[in-house]
Amino acid sequence: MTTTAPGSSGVRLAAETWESLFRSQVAVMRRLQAGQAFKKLPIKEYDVLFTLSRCPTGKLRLNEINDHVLLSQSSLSRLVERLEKRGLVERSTAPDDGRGILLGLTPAGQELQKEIGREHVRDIAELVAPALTADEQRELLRLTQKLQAFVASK
Amino acid sequence: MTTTAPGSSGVRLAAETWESLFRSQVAVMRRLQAGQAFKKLPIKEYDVLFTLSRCPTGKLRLNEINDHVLLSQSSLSRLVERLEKRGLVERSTAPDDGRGILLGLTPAGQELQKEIGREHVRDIAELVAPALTADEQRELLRLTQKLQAFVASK
DNA sequence: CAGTGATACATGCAAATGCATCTATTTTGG
DNA sequence: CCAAAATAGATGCATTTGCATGTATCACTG
Repeated sequence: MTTTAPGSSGVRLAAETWESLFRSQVAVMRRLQAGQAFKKLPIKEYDVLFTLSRCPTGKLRLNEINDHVLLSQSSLSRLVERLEKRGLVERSTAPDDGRGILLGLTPAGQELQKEIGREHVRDIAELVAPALTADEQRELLRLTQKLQAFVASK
Repeated sequence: MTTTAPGSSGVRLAAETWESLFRSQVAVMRRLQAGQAFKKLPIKEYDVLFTLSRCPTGKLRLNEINDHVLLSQSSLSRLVERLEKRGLVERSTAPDDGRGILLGLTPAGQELQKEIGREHVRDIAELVAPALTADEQRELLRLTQKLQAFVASK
């Protein structure tokens, strides 16, 4: 068994852990956002293109995307509206649910996603790879996946 | 030495690690934001009160706070304006730098921070503590601190 | 299968945010 | 010591965001 410091019952550790996870995310995100890549498209909009590009079928429901992103439903609706106006995504009605909207990348959207993605991945690698060993990165990956899985299942 | 998978030279691992860190942060933040505690004060505004409460001197410069938070300088300036209007913080001119502003909590601000903080810490513990063992939390804490330190030093 | 509630997304509107710029102060270099 | 550049923070203004609500479709229940 793992003992905790007397009187804190693990609450303090959890709080410190979250605080550190959050601040590290802020620090990294700040740098990434400043990258040249996001002069072309805000990072939140890029994230939607990226999410679509990762999806096997190439199309996702708006509410599925919403789970991935820290935006209200209405903000995502408008963000997608902007992407559509720029010709980067296409809405289509979901075949099995008349209420739903399926979102997919246009060829221009795919192109822009790849273009920004290349730069973005370089920036990430420059920031993360020298900070942690490969083993540490794998462990961080595992722990954050585990945390995410627990939160999603709750 | 730790070898990387052929052809990916660590770039892929770094990207996956960041992606997972980011998504886990989104998932946890989404839950925390929805907590009862943040009906009283938006989480971003609470974060400023919290940051001030942690500071030994009790006062911080606006630009120091800005480093901690994912907001532009002007947005922070206005956020602080709102906190001031609600009587939660006080601006004072920095003694050693006529351009600077020192920000401190008022008694009401301290009170509200503690009140929200208690609830918030409970929510964090409910979300994080059951997801990871204490050892895993300590390791996640260590890795995110290391990442943050590297980014800050760059 | 009608009626009630839930879900998916859109929209009006007020508030928050960021960019560009402004003022004031400090720092630097000659 | 002075002029030029840098830094801290505030502010005008356009864009983005979220809350509340609206509309349409789906699911459940008796």
